[in-house]
This record gives sequence, C-alpha cells and structure tokens, in this order.
Amino acid sequence: MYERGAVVSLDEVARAAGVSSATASRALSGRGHVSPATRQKVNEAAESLGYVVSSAASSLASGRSRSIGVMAPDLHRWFFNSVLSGISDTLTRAGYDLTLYNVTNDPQLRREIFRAFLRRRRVDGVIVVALELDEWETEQLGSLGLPVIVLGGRPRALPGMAIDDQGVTRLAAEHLLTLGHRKIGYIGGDHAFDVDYHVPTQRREGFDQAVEAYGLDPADSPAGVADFTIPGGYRAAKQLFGTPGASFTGLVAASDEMAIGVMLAAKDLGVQIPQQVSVVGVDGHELGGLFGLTTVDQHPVGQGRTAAEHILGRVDGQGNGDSDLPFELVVRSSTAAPAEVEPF
Amino acid sequence: MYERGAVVSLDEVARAAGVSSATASRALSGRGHVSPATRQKVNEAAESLGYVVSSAASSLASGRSRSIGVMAPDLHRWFFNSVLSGISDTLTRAGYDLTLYNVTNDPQLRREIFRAFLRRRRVDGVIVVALELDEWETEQLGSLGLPVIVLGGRPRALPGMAIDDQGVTRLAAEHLLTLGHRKIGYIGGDHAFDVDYHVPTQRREGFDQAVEAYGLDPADSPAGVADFTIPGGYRAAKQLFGTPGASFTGLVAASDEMAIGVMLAAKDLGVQIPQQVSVVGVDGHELGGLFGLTTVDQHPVGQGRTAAEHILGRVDGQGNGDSDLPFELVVRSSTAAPAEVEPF
DNA sequence: AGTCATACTGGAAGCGCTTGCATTCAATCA
DNA sequence: TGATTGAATGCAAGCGCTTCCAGTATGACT
Repeated sequence: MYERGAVVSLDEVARAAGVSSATASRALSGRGHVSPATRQKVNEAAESLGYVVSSAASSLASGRSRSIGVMAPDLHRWFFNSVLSGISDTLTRAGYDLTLYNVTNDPQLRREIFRAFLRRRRVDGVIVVALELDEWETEQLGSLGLPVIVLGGRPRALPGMAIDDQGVTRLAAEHLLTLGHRKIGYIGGDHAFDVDYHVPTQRREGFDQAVEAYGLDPADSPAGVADFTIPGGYRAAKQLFGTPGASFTGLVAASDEMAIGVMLAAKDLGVQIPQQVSVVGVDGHELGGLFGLTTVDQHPVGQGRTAAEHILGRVDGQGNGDSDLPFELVVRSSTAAPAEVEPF
Repeated sequence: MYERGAVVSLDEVARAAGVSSATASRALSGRGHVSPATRQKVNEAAESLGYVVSSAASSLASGRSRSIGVMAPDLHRWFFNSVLSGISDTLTRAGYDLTLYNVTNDPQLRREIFRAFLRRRRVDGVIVVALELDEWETEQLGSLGLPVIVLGGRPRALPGMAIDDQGVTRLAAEHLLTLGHRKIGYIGGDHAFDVDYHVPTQRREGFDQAVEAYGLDPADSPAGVADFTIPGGYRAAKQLFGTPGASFTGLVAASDEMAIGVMLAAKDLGVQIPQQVSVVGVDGHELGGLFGLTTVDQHPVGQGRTAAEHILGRVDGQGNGDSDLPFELVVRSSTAAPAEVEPF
C-alpha cells in the first residue's frame, strides 16, 4: 500500500560521486581515511540525492543502532517528563534516536519489556529513570551486554546517577530550622509506592538527620504519607492540618507536587502560608514560581541531559557512570521565620 | 567494551529444532505454512534458548521495523503526555516499539527531525501529536511513503484524527448558557502560540457560535489570551477579574490547565467559584477532580490509544485515518446557576 | 636508489534475517 | 489410476550497509 518513495541507496551516492560504496561509507561516516576531495564529492552527491542512511542496514552491519532506550514510569509526573525532555534533547542533538519504554503498572507488560523488547538489540544503551527494579529485572538489564544507567536510586548491581536523596530533604529541613522553626512536619512517600527507588526512605532519613542535628526528636514531627502527587499532598495535608494537637510551623514535602498539594489544602482551610506554616518542597517544579514555593531544585531536565551524555560516552567506551547530581535551595515566599502569630 | 552476551541467532534455533532457518522464521513470525508440530518444536527451541529476533536484521530483510515514530511537542503539557501514554500502551501491547521525537522550539533541531530522523526508515508509521506543520514539513511527512496520522488539527494534506474543536467549546459555553448565564467570558489561545494546530481559532469559534445561538453578541464577552498552561490561565484571569466593568458570571477556558489557573487566581482574589463565577474547561485533566472543575473531557489517553490502533491498522494496509473523536461534558462543582449574589 | 611507512581506495565478505522459488509428498478428484 | 492441488519445507538470493583485507600510490627516510 505504501511503497517507499524512491529511496536512495549508498550505491547510488557512490556511483554519483564516482567512488566505491566502501569509500562513500567512510566519507559519510567519518571513519577511516578519505581524501578531502573525495569526501566533498561524496557529501555533495549525498546531499543532492537526499541520501539518508538506512538504520537497519547500518545497525546490522555495524552492530550499532544509534538509538538509546529510555525506561520511565508514569509520564504524568512532572519529574519524569522533565527528565525525558532533557534526555531527548541531548540525544537528538547527537543524532541519536530515543526509544521510549513507558513502564506501567501492568506486570505482564513490564515483564515483556525486560524480556523481549530490550533484547531486540534496537538500542545501544539504556537509561532507566527512577524505577524500582527487582532482582530479575536488574539481572536482565545487566545481561544485556549494553551500557545501562539508572537515574535516581542506586541499585547495587548497576551504575547509577542520583542526587543525594538524604541531602535534599536535609537541606530543606535545615532551611526551616535555620529560620527558627522548631516544630516541623513531614510529608513523604511510603514503601508501598515503589515507583521511586528507595527514594521515600532516603528522603525521610535526611529529614530526620537535620531534625536530630538540632537536638529534636524526629518522632515528634507530625508526618503524613502521600504518593508524590498533588492530590496526594493535598489529602495528606488536610489530614495533618486537621489532626488535633499536631501543631507545627513548618512542613517539608518530599516532592514539589506534594508541596503544591499542601499549599492548596492550606488555602482551602484558611491556613496562611508562610505566616502560619512555612512549606518547602523538593524538585524544582515549573509551577513553583506561580505558587511561590520554596524548594530544593534538582534540575530534572539537566539530569536528563547529563544521563544522556553519560550513556553516549559509555557507548563509546568511556567512563563508568556512577556520579552525583547537583541540587540547590531556591527560596521563595512559602517560607519565612515563624511568626508570633498563632501557628495554625 | 561491551561485548554482547552470547546472542542467539535464528540459525541456532533452527538447528536445535531440526529445521531450516526459513522454516524457523515462518514458525516464529506466523507467516506462511508450518505444520503445528514443527511450529511447536521451533517455539520450544526459541524459548529455551532465549531467542529474540534481531530488529535490524528483520527490518532489513522485511522492510518492516515494528516501530512507530511519535512526534510530540512540550511533554510538560498534560495533554501531550497523556496522549503519549495512550500511544505507548497500545504499541507495547502490539509488540511495537515507540521512537519518540520530542519536537522543541529549536528550529534547527526541528528541521533535522523532519529531514533526517524520519528518513532513516526506522519506523513503519508516524503519529504527529498536535503540531502545527508548515508546508515543507507536511510535504516531508507525505513523501515518507509511510502511513502518517496527525492527531489534533487537520492539515489538508495528511490524514488526521481530531475532536471537533469547535464542538468542545460550544458544548462548554452551552452548559453555562443552559444554566442561565448570560454574561460569559472566554480565555483562549492566540495565533502566536502555534503549538496546537489551529486549535485556538477553532475553539474560539465554537464559543462564539454558542453565544450567538442565544442571541448574544460574542464581542460583548470579556476575553483573555493565554498559552494553554496553568500560569497562563492564572495571569489571564487576574487581568480579567481586574478589568473594570468587565463583569461576568461564567467563564470558558479553552484548556483545563488554563481553567485551573483561573481557579487559582479566583482563590487568590477572593472570587468565589461557582457562587460568583462558574468556570468550565476543556480536556479532562487529571486534577479536575481535585479542583472540582467542570470540563469537556476529550479522553486524551483514549485518543492516544485510538491513534495507535489506527496507525497499526494502516501499517497493515487498512483504513485511511480520518475520523472524529468523542468528548463529553463532565459536570463538577465549578459551575452552577448564576446566583442572586453580586457577580464578582 | 631502495626500503618502508602511510594515505587512500576498491573488492568482497558478511551482519541475521525474510521470502520467492523449487521441491517433495500426500490428499483429492474425474 | 494418473493428473492436479496444496501444504510443508528447504535453498539461496538478497535487504543496504560496514569493515577487513589487499593493492596502489605517494612521500619519507637511510
């Protein structure tokens, strides 16, 4: 039904340039010795014929596909689609394609991705974004014989890049403590939500460390559990604000989406931010500005870029992948020194 | 550096099953005649050896890559990543890969995607999500010799699927008019924002039609311009709410994100929804429930699924693509009959 | 002048599949 | 019963590149 319009082959380019296809290949790919004059002739021929290499033929012959696989969970979550944008941008600039594997909750589909999709040798490397991998999955990835990099979380067996997940919440909590808050609450994830690799635990840990460093008992901190989304944060905050006796002047949320949920809940309940409660999040969400949210920005787009650069380097046999990612506190209007005002 | 772990070839499977590689290929792909007994032998051999077809070799030999290209703009926008999820889900289930081309504002990158990426013959079909294509791009897509489907917008030259973009806003406005509102405002896009193919104009048109049908003059409707995002809607609403003399009891926003921005602005300004102003959006945003937003749901995930099914059908030579997509009004708490209360 | 390294180029062998064609064999039919 | 048909299978020719190897030419060096 769809016949490919006259597709130009390397042979035609070679003929037009008056060289062999071997030389044409070398000229176009930049590998091997080709005289400048020949190279130009070939390039011109290719240009004028509109030649584009066939990825299938090239892959088959060279064993390289010029494509990177990206496995990511829920694309609705801002963090993940941000990382994906960053990866996509860098790969496109490098002339690589991006094969997306959206790993959903369907266990069968998920299994199939690890079993078959990745093995088709369509990709030269894999970036795993914030997935909690079980042992079998880790093994599958490892046995691929391809560079793999896990972004977010540090599975023992695979090279990873991650922010210091304790560091971010520690920084967030320290910010509040420095401002003078002494009674601060925490809203974070639960182990049951394993979309993030151990992230919930790590983040809570960081919070605790900061609190303890100020001689306080983390157990005294009112805590809520949510799933890293806006509605999740909203619900948790409503509950927290409504808990009798659980007063606090500051609140750390383990993600900006939760923090935004908190701010919405506060608005609904008439709790004033930051007069009655200061709120800090983690991520650097694009809506942070709109809400005046103080946050620990982890530059997700940059993380995507970095991961992509890294994997591209590894495809060429450089580096090994483990590294730390930067983050920084961005202070906006959702935090202030605790006022003399009655806490909520 | 990374040697591929013992990759199993079709020949090995064939040998293990005691047949020729031709038969093994037919057995595995399901094409051609193979006796049930042979088929089973081959399947078992493949299974036990962990054989997975090489996509490059298969593509080269058959001309089919079992991959679909998806071109999408800004992944942050909820609508786009929803559609993408839907596409991904359907493709994965069908055993297809998804090659993502995130089309950004960088004109050079964008050009390159159309010029080279799509021509590498890595994909069997292309789904274009809500991109305003210029003539050259349309032509490139058309000359690919591949099934292409444009989701959202209807470029003359390419088959497309779209909701009735006039219909959605007409429905939204009719909802308000039916409730008794007679002074309703509109927040929509601008031609300058061409991420959506003609969508801004179409949606405004639909709104006007509804208003006119009630004997009102669309020119009397207070209107704001925004870029389909939450902050955009927020800014436009602040302006609209602050315009002297521009009173209205209902507001139609051309996207849910804008509508959410409107609600946030209203909250900040103390404008009560729906008591003073009723708000309707378009999309079916996942946060609609949280905000109690009345909306015209266009089921973006479903759209993605439908588009994917369609393109898969076209790859197999069926159908031609043009079709309408369903949408429906979802009434929540952001709309009500105009109260006796003073409008904002 | 002779040797050797080096730059450039072409021939040709695959890469791992799919598929057209030929072959075999058993079932069907007049 | 011989001719016909069709299912089942194998052979082998590619698909369009990359790259090893060999060959030639050119320049450098002793």
